[in-house]
Amino acid sequence: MDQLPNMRLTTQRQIILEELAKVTSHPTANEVYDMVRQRLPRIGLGTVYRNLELMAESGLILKLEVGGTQKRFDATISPHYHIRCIQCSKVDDIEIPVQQHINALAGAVCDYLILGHHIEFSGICDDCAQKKTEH
Amino acid sequence: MDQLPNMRLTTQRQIILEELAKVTSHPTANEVYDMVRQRLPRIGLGTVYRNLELMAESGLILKLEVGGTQKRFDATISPHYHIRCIQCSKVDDIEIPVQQHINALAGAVCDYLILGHHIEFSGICDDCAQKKTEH
DNA sequence: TTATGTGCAAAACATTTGCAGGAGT
DNA sequence: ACTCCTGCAAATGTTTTGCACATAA
Repeated sequence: MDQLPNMRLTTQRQIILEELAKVTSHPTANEVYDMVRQRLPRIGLGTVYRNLELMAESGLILKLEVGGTQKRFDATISPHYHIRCIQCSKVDDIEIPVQQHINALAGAVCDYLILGHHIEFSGICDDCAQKKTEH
Repeated sequence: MDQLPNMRLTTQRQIILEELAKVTSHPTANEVYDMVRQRLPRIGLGTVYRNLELMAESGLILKLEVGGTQKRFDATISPHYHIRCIQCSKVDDIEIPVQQHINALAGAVCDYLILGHHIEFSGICDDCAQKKTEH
C-alpha cells in the first residue's frame, strides 16, 4: 500500500524499468529478461522476477494477470483495459471510461467490498485477420 | 466450435462432470482431481487435465483464466463475471447484464474483431471482512 | 559497515506429453 | 477390431527460493 519502501536504486532496477518503459507491448518476465540482458548480460532471471514483482507491489508498474500461461508487465499505470488476440497472443491496451460505473453495478449485486476490476477482451487483431483473408 | 466431437463416454468423464456440477465454487484442476479421486482412486491427474480441457473446448464447461497461478473450472456456462477475494482467493460469480454494451464500446475504439470479454473483480469477501473486524 | 540486492543453481508448482496397456463403440 | 482413452511417469515451462558474494546507503 505504500509507494516506495526501502528499495535501493540498483543498476538492475534502473535498466529493467527503462527497458519496460521503452515498449508499448506487454512483455512477459522472460521477454523483459531478454531485453535487459542486451545491456546487462550477467543479470539473473530471478532478479528480473524479483524486481518486476516488487515494482508491481509498490505501484511503479502494472502486473497483468491476463489469460495465458505467463504474467505480463506494463509500465503504463493509468487505468485501462486489455485485449488479447486469440491467434498470436499479443496484448493491446484499450480505453473505455466505464470503471466507476461498473464498480457501482457490481457493488449493488454482491456482498464483497469491491476494490476494482479488470476487463480482458479477446478478439482477433488486424494482422491476424489479414493473414486469414490472404491465403 | 462444434459441440461434442467424437468423445467417448467414459466413467472418468462422467464423474469429473458430475463432481464439477456438484459445487458452486470454481475449483482448480487439482481440486477437481481431489474430488474425483474419492470415487475413482486410481484416476490420473493427467486425465483430469485432459478432460477438463476437452470439455472446455467443446463448451460443456467454462475454463476461467482468472488471475492467480492456476486455472479454474466452472460447470455453469451461462455468461457471467467473477470476483476474487484478495485475502482468501475464493472466486464467486457476479451477474451484471452489460455484455453487449461493453463489447460495442470496445469495438468502437479499437481495430480488433471483438469476440468477447471477461470481467474479473477483486475485492474482499464477507468472511474475510469479518475476520478483519473481529481481532 | 550493514542491510539489501544479485547471480547462480536448485526447488517448487502447474501443466503437458509419451507410451504401453485398457476400455468404449 | 479399431480407435480412443487412461494411468503412470517423465518432461516442460514458469516462477520462487536458498545461499554466498557484492554493493548501495
